[in-house]
Amino acid sequence: MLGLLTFGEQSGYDLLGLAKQSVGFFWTPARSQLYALLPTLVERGLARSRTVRQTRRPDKQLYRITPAGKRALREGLDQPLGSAVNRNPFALKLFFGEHRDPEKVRAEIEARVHAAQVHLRELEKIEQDLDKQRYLFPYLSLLDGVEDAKAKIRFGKRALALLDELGAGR
Amino acid sequence: MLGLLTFGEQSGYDLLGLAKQSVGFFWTPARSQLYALLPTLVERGLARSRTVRQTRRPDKQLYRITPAGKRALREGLDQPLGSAVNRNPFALKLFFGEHRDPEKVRAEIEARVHAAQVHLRELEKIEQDLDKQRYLFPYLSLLDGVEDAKAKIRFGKRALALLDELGAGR
DNA sequence: ACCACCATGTAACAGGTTACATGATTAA
DNA sequence: TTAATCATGTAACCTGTTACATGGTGGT
Repeated sequence: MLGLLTFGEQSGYDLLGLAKQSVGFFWTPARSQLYALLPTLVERGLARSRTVRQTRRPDKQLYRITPAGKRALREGLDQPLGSAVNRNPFALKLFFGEHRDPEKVRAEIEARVHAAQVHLRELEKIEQDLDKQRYLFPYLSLLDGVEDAKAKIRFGKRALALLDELGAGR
Repeated sequence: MLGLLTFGEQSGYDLLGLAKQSVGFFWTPARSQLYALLPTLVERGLARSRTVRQTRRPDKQLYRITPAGKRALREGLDQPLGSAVNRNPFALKLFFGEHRDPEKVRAEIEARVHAAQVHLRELEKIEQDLDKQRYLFPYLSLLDGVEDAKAKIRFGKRALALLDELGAGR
């Protein structure tokens, strides 16, 4: 959120929209979570807020990052990632595929391939219109998504082929 | 956990070990979480437990899956995955790389490539010794990990090259 | 008429982590 | 003697989701 606030003064609602169309592919806060977070940022001196009275719309709070907020952002980004397990519900379900109707397993893999293909096209569309000089790091995070989607497609095709091969003689 | 219990009667401790060397790459429960879960499985009729008294070791509880447990497992596996956002803390940090020392970003990418290479070798080693007929689905989930690791390596190399190219003229 | 957008919150619950608590056995 | 293994639990806390709660504006 501090990172998104560096794009300028915004309301909680604005931040949700911005999150959706930027970091939304790899992280999105729940509405309730965000509205709970913002006042604590102010309390901690990482952001300031001001109320904007509106007549045709509900009043809103606008938040702006402070110098302390920028320092906190940098410090947060400098924290090492740690080696938490990469949760993968798909792989988990696949692991226990033996206990399921083979057709359902197949369908699940096919659905994942399809979703990855759609996602890949979406990412490539964004890539075309992106200023890669100016938004180098967002561009890089997009490339990570591209490689990830390709991996899912590659895996899916291999898996379906193997199911035909090995699964046939059962 | 019900899935792991299909491998046979086990204690909580056994299950933790089994999880680590099987589904551990994409999911592991915390110890406290598991020990809290097991009695509820019994309460819900999905597992039965018996106490084994030991002299040189602490007494233990052994858990065995019931027919109702097997049904619940199948039903759980048949639940669709839903389209939750693929959380990716690495990509999130990368997105905001602008706010960091470029050297630290580079180092983080390099570390991820290295970790993926180590992981890939580990997976390929497991692959060699695996009976792919018997453990077809575990093998497939391993292949998913393989493609995923390769994607991380591919991305890392592209990203480092791009940082050299575009990052040089700043 | 209906839907999307603007706008902010509270409450209950689920899932997961970390720390606290204990203690014998066995291999290096 | 040091560390890993065997063995189970509780409590506090953090993160995140879902449901509840409200209501005007503007476009098709």
